[in-house]
Amino acid sequence: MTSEDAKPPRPSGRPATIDPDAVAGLALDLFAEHGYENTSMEDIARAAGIGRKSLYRYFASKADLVWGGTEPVVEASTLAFGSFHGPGKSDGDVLAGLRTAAVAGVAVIPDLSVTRGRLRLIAEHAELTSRSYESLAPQRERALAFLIENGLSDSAARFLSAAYLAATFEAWMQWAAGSDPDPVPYLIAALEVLNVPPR
Amino acid sequence: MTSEDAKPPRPSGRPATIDPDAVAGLALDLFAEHGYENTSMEDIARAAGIGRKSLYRYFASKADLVWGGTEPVVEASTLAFGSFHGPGKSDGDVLAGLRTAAVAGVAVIPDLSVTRGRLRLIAEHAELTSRSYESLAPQRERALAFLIENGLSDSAARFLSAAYLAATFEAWMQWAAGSDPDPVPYLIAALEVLNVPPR
DNA sequence: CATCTTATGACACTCTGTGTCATTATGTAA
DNA sequence: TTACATAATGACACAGAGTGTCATAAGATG
Repeated sequence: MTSEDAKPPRPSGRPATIDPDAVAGLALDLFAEHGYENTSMEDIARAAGIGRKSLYRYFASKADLVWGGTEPVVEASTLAFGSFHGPGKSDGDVLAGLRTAAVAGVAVIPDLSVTRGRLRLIAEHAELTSRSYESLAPQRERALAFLIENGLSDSAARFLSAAYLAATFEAWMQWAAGSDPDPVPYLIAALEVLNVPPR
Repeated sequence: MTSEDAKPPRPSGRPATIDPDAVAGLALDLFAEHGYENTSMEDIARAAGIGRKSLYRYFASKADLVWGGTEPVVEASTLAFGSFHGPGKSDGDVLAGLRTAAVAGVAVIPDLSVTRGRLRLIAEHAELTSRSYESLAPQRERALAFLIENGLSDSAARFLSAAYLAATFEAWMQWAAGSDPDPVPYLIAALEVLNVPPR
């Protein structure tokens, strides 16, 4: 039931000719060359040889062109929570679960240097940084469910999942700001500021 | 050197006739009555009897009409860090400092029910919720400085201040969603998910 | 009163994001 | 092959956010 490359629901109709990944990559190039706010959606559409409206069909907003590529990471991280389901877990396991989920996202990134560029762009623009709250919402909800399944109260689970997302996002930002190849140590260190409250 | 009510830099010139607080209050009423996105800046300006451009002079964005009122809270919270300056503090004191700062903001709120309405409006609109990152930025920076002053590494201080802001914001959101008069217990509980890493 | 300073608003503009609708291209059934 | 259904595309129009420019209004000061 997970999202695959297969497309069974395809009875007929005109096939798509636009490659979203290519368009997003092109947009990132334009952002890098002319700056984020100096590049309009019309500029991107023209460069991609498509209409502005078509561009909006694949990317709901300009920010989505930057944040969209992080979806698989969030998804992989979300799936990793599955390994920690079930009853009878101690406190240490909860933190380990969060750690596993945070690290799992790293594995599915094909090119870390692209991600670094993306995150640096995000760091430079408050408009994009703010989007983290929305873009990470699925992951926050998944973490919330995981914590509740492991015995935390609804209230404590919300506090902890909020802190968890903020800390891991900060870890990614710190990694992106530097030149270390591996983001994992940053994620591990970030989780040290978390505490699982007694139940 | 802190911001006061005094306005020494006032040589001459036409005095202002617009009361920002009144305009913001009016805007909140309109948002409550017709909905946030159904109320345009032009609507607000017309209702306030001023020009749209004048409205933008007092509020840089539509979101500022909602978030602007939280500035004194952030400021008071920021000032509270002052009591914890100086060397020779143990780990427990660091968390106590964060707790004091978080609670200090509550005291300066004249009408908690207004704040609750504001936060509920924020919770309902992702566009407004996202703004928390920007609106809380001064507080985050102040917390960061406090943590560094108290011996944390730059890296750990960034992780902890990020988690601190996220947890306290979540505390305010949870308080706003319910009907408890006092937000302090929520703030205290939220800080229990934090851990000061060893130095 | 003359003048300086600042607030205000009228106007025009760019850009984001959305809705509508005709057109195009493809797969499938007759 | 010929309809026909289905879906993609883009042309067009539109509301609204946010910005820049500039003329004007209204006090304060000399």
